[in-house]
Amino acid sequence: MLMHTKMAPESATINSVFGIGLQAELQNRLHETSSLHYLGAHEMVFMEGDDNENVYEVVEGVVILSKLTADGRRQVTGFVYPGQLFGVSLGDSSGYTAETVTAVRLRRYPYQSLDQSMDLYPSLGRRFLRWTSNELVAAQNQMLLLGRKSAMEKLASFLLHLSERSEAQDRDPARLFVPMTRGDIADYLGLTTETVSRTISRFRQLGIIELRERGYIHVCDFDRLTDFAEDEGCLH
Amino acid sequence: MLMHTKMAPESATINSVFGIGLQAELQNRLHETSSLHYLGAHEMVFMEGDDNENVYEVVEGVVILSKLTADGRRQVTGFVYPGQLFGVSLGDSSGYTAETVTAVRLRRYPYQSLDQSMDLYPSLGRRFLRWTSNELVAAQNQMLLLGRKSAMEKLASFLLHLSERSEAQDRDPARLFVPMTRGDIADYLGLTTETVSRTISRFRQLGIIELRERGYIHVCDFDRLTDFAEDEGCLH
DNA sequence: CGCCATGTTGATCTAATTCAATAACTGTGG
DNA sequence: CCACAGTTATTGAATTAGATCAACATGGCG
Repeated sequence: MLMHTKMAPESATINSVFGIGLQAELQNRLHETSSLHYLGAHEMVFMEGDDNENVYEVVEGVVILSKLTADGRRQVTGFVYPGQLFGVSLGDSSGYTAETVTAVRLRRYPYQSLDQSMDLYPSLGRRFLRWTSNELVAAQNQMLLLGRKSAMEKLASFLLHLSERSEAQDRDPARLFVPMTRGDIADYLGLTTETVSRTISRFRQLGIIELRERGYIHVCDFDRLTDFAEDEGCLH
Repeated sequence: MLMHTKMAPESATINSVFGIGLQAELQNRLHETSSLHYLGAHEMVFMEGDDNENVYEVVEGVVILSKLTADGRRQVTGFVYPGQLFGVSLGDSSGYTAETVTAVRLRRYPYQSLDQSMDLYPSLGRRFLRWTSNELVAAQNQMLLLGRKSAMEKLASFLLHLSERSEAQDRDPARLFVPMTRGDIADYLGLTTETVSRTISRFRQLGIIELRERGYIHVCDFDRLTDFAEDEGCLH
């Protein structure tokens, strides 16, 4: 599979959880026990119910995490971008499914060896703890979005989030890479495909965004988009 | 304030995060740096936006955690029961508000001293990591609930959750202690007070639950309640 | 080209919200 | 102990945001 060419435009790993700041010794140790994996678009990494013994780092591409109800309704719990982890299911995990959205380069760390490394290098445990804490904050924000925001507010928040991500990766914050389908976005925001499509159309009609290239959304008016997001904050 | 009497019926700390399993030495150390606090019902512990420098353990009573949108809509992100922690906002926290639901006994641990203890006792860091991981799993389940479940499914899931909690505290799993208001429940489940009230009424009419004592809900038919919960699981 | 997945748009429909009225319960002070 | 004020809960009627159903467009790819 020649996915290097396809992945090229979306590379650049900047703020890795396992990135700069770790002792070289630890970095080597982690590197040794890990392995690189390449997957095409729309492939499964692991399924809800599997007992996954690994932590994955996305090196390149986008991964989608989701959970299902018994009758097949899906909730997307997150999109994972380069430098971020998934698969950390310590504790009495209930599990989720991880699939690729784009072609993806992954680094796999067996959980057992990370566990051992944590004994030797407390800084690793710290970093993990910090990471899960941040995930928890993100999860709480998503609960606010799912439970209390309108379709327009949801979409606006989502687009602004993509923009931050874009900026964090030193790329144009107005040119949003949106490789996931409308259905994926819908399942992330607690909406239907149709509503996502309609809401995007409305933002387009309002001149807030433009759909120039397929797979990208261009933000024209950040101010009005921010107004719609009606975001977090009793920052009195 | 004589709240000992009022709190008596809801005591018993069983599965504390800082409970059995920690070295005695560490336990002492934690105990020394911590302090006990008593609060009445409906008091604020800290507000969204405050930079909170502490981790709290609920010793007795129930605490409610919530976030607000700019225009005042509220999302309850969780209820905290005896033995559980809140206030862990490492990382680039955005914060939330913590208020008491009932009269509450809290143990406060300054974050800084926990941090130091983690250096000396890696087991503490482990325990924290395990705890945040479990919180993350709970958060993902809540996202599924908020994004994809109907009002009846939400209520059924909530009641079953309370039942598990009740059982975990060695109390009757059919007699649910529900000290929070319908509004609190609504803000937790992404509904309105009226819908929560109506849905409870419907379960009552169906003979699935009974409202005998104020502040409690009695489950009569777990099987049908479980059917309604339409719960997590592609446990193929 | 023609197939299949994805996306858009329109016309209904409905679950839950909103608005409104009343009831029940809590606590407070005379 | 009771009245009355305030919060909390219930129930009904009207409204609506978003879902569902349906038709068609687009676009990538063998």
